[in-house]
Amino acid sequence: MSVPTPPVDAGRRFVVDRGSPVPLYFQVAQHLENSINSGMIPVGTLIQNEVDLAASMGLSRPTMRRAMQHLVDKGLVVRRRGIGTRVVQPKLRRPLELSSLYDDLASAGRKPTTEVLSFETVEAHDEVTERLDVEEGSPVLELVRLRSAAGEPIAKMTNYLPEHLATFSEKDLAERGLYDLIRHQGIVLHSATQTLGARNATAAESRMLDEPRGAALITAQRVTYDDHGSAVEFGTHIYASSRYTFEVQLFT
Amino acid sequence: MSVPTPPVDAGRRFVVDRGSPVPLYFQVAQHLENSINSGMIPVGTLIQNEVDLAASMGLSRPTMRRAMQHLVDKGLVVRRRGIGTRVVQPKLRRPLELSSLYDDLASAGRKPTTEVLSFETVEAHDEVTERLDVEEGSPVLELVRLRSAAGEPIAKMTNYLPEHLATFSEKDLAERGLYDLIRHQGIVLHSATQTLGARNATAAESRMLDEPRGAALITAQRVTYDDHGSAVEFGTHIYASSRYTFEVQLFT
DNA sequence: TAGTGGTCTAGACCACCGA
DNA sequence: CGGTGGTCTAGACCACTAA
Repeated sequence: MSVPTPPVDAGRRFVVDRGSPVPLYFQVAQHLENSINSGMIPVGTLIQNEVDLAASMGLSRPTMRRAMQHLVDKGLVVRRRGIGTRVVQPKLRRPLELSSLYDDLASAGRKPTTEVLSFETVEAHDEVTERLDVEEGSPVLELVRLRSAAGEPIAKMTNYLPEHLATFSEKDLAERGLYDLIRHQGIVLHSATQTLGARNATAAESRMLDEPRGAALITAQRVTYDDHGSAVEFGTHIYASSRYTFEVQLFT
Repeated sequence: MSVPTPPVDAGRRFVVDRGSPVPLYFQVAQHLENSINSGMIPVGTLIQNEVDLAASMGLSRPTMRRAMQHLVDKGLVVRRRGIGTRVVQPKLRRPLELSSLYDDLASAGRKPTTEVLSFETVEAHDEVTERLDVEEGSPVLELVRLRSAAGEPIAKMTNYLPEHLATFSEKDLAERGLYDLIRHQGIVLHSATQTLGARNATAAESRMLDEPRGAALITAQRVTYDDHGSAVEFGTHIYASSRYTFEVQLFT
């Protein structure tokens, strides 16, 4: 249970860099986030009130509020009128981010490998047409990959991209995540909608994913959008449920 | 593809209620959201610039900006410096909300029914202890429910709550969603972490959910937190994958 | 009553975009 | 170049909480 703790001075010796192109509120938010993650501001403590904190950093209150709101959105702190700002249990952290399976595995220290099973331009039909919002029959890049970690197969992934985004090679794809390759074209990813379900594996899928016959697979269909609202990628994937689960964070 | 469209006057004849306890920025955001959803502001159009819009409603620019940011967070519009604010394709909308299966089904017009299979106080052990952050052996309410829609079984849900939250009856539970009952105790739900996976149904589960033997089920484990950061509920659920999928929205 | 965060205002300067 | 959104300031008043 949360024990009342005296407020901590979270702004000690921190000075913003006014010459930096990084917004002040973001510099502050990042500083506080580091302080929390490193344990310098322990979980459960009250953070110094925003007015004093702003003053101690030589910032206006609105700027400090914006930094605080950033931490609230990330689930690092909760604020209550009349009470203060408290660092919350790490359990409800886990930011919701648009990351790729490749990055997830890499950051978890499990060595992801990718086998590119197919890399070709096809004509868009049916669901691909609809999801990517392209003309029927227009060329799209079809990718099929088998993603493994620590030598064990995790997922078979099928992706479709509008052809104008196909500026990378099969070799690039084997070495890096798809999102990485898309982002390096100057495209700013904005959001994605994903539908998760389950079904039984076919015989071929069982073999490919090294699962028993008829094993339960997780299915995922994802459409990713850039910051213009255009679809940049549609994928339909299957995951070996014995070796992978999805973590999702929901907010009110 | 998005066709350039002249900016629309989104604030015509709208006046905020300054006597209302509802914040002005929220009134404005809601008004704009309604205008977009009703089609009064068509998808793809540019919205009048924020300075003029603020003036036309008699508000300051920061207040208008806050309303706009609300719409950005909801994925309704995208803003670009030097360009303007554009209503995006409805595909990438679908807000991410902390809703219950009951509410989801009800709002989709499918009549949800609940059969309470178990409603009793038990001692907390193992995973329940850990997830709810309560003492080993302390009393918790254990609920087992079978949720159906349109006469077909959808999910078997097992939930655990700290006993002090058990202020409702078995009858209440059969008629309303669990979140509803929790919220009506004055508890403000804040966030939840959910882990989604899949596994094959046991014989008993197949019968209960009216699925074939060994059918693939979606599994979900969810911990819900209030705005103090305390866990209020832990649930472990199975869903008939032939009749249910999860939609998830991800942001950068 | 004193202290907290929540809301709102009226300005200012800047970076970026399209014509 | 003019127009857009992005950032920042220095105040103000309010609602809520605790003691």
